[in-house]
Amino acid sequence: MTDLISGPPPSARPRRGRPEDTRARLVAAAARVFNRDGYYGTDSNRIARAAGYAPATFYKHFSDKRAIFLAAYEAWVSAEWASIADSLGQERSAEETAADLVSLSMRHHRRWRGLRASLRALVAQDAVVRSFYRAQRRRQLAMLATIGRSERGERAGEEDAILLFTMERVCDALAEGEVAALGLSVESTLAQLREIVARHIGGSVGKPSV
Amino acid sequence: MTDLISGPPPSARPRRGRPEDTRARLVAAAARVFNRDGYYGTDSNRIARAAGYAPATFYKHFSDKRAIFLAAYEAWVSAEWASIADSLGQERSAEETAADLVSLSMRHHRRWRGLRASLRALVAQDAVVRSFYRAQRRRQLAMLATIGRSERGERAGEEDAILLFTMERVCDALAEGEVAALGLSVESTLAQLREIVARHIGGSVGKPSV
Amino acid sequence: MTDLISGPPPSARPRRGRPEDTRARLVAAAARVFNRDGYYGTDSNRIARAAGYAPATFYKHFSDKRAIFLAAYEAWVSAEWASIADSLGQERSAEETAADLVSLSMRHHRRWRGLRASLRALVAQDAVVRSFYRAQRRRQLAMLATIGRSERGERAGEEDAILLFTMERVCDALAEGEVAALGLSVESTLAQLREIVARHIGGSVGKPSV
Amino acid sequence: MTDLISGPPPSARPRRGRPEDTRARLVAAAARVFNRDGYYGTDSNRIARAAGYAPATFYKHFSDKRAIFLAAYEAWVSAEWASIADSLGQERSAEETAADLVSLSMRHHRRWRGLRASLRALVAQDAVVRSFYRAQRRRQLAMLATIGRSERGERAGEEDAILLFTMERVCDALAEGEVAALGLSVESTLAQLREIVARHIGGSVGKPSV
DNA sequence: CATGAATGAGCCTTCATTCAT
DNA sequence: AATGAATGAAGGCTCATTCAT
Repeated sequence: MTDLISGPPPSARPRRGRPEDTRARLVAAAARVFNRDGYYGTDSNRIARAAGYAPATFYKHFSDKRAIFLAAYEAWVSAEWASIADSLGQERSAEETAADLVSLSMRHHRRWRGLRASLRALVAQDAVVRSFYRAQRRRQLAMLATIGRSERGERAGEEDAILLFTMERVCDALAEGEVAALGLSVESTLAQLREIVARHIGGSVGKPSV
Repeated sequence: MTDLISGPPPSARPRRGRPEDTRARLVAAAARVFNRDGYYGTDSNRIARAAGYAPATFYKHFSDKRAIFLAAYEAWVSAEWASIADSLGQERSAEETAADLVSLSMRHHRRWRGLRASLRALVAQDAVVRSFYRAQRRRQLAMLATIGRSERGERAGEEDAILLFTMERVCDALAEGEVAALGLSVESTLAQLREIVARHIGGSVGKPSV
Repeated sequence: MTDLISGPPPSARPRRGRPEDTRARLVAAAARVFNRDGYYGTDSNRIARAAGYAPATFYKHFSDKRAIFLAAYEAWVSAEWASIADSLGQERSAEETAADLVSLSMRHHRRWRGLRASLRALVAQDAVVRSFYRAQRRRQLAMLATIGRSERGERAGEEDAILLFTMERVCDALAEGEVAALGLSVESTLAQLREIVARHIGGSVGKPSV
Repeated sequence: MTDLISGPPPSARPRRGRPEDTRARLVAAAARVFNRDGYYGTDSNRIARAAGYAPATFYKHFSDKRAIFLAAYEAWVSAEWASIADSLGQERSAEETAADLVSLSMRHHRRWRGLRASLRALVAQDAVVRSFYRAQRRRQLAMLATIGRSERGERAGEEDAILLFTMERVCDALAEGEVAALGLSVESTLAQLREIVARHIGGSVGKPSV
């Protein structure tokens, strides 16, 4: 799934390819176009053309624009998780882990900031997108619970969630250029974010994790 | 401006009123409708009708849908700031101030969650909305700099911004029901948010806040 | 209503007319176009253009193609009834009445044969059209019950219905050229139809009607 | 042909069968689908799939949707005629023959009412369908001329045609539920129809039939 | 013979916007 | 100032039909 969305654009398609390939090409094109023009800034015809197909081909694979949006979102989340899980698999200090998490997060937020913005708006307006989104969030939170501190207090879930929200929003602000536009230092903001994450997963400050 | 947007709906309008009144009525209706149906879920005709006017009247007062959206956004931000400034004017402990800030913020986020979601998407996609939004953010940050700690370190701006982002995102999650949907305690999350804010405005690290 | 559908095409419309006029023009155009090209042979855009309007104007007056079809059908039935009621108002022999009924019926069938054909197909396929159609039929049958013989037997309703169906189908066949295509005499067929109708409304053959 | 359309659905087709079988399976499926969903309510892909084939197979056997419609119509008419010819072969009274004709006719109209409705609309709109239809009608009329009375007057052709139209339309009304919807008795209507037919084929009124 | 992925053309519908009153 | 009928342009989606396998 990872390569479908972040990999290089599939080369000249055959006149008649395998359905999975066509679907993957459509999802990749949709992710690209949604990310650039926003959900309401494109239409299914344009997505199909961007993938190298005629309008009708779109509807052989997706019931409507929302369906392909969710497919693109899922591909993107899967890609992010895969790289995060990969990173967390190694034995390292809390500081190193934190730096890695922030770095990975930033990469994804930079790459998919347009898609993220559309997602947030759709989550607020569309019940189907909302429930899809929340299912992903629950999984994300469950994953976060497995890393870091051994002793997890009563409020650990809420703490994790707040950390997740903080990372998400700050990465958004950095990725969208909001921090820079406010006249603030991107590097310093990143440093603080790393500290917050390290403190969270490492238990008390300064104490080496693991 | 505050009352126009949060106050009671203006009573039966005169057949031919003052331009400012018409404009205010349109903005109030737009805020209501955008908040409920989203930016892309309404059209200018509906906004005009919701305000009690004919479609063409809309264009006598606003160049397009985006313009009235920005006006609605401004009215909403102004209302929030007014109440925050009001609250901060009093001499109180960091804890009390924090509790108040969180409470005020939650009220606004609950009330305007639909508008907020549309705003975020537009900021990402539309350069004009983006620059308008950033101007507001700068003012917000400037205001935050005036409260709390006397000694402000080198990284104070970045710290303030991170706090702002955290509050914003967590309040969104609470207002949109995301926290509850994750199976987490709303009250506990709010409590932690208050602590974070209190710690921030309460002075330098290490000084006991409680 | 009569003139709306059979009258001369309304002259050059004003840039901004009264809604009833616009609606009437659309219905008249729809009747014309449906009659010529069939229900599935046209679209709402074409109807609007035929009436001298842009596509969007259509939807200000009708929810969809079916709605304007029913409006056209109603106008047509109303016109037919009006002329029939008119004709039946006079004191005449059964033969004269029959001749008049057949003549009026033929005029309408000739004029609206395309519309009629579409109607029959829609009645079979579409529940809404069907119930609309049946309501019209009930009224037609009720009207037929008021004319002719004073003594109406037990099976009078069924007899009336069969007469109605016969007239309808034979007039269709004549109007569509089916009779001529079969190598049969139109005049002779009409004569027989008149006899059947006269016999029906006059009681026994030869007996002078009321 | 008869069994292909009214018989049981052909069993699991071979991967590569004889052209006639494929054609027959397609026609049978088309008759079924047109009858249920109407001519404009289906598409050639659906017909092919309903017969167990891929879309392209359809076009190997029929030039277009109209061609298969005509084939289905022909199969249906052939089936009806075969059973009618069968029935007329026996020596019986006019009453018995009439009862049988009405009963056979009703069976076919009940079974194929959807197909009939589509046919009527197409006849009105499409010249090719029209001429095909008229050829069938001529043969039907010729057949009718062979039964019943020995002395056929000058107007016999027109009388036959009117009878045919009456039967057709009344059977339609009964089959489509129109008679019942008008609050009339189906049985009484059928009885009258039988009388009309008997009187027609029995010679002059009052004279005992053969 | 049969396939089924792919398609261009076009229908139905909506929306931001205008203009004569 | 306010109107509201009217609109061009475009989006979402479907269908009869084809072509490389």
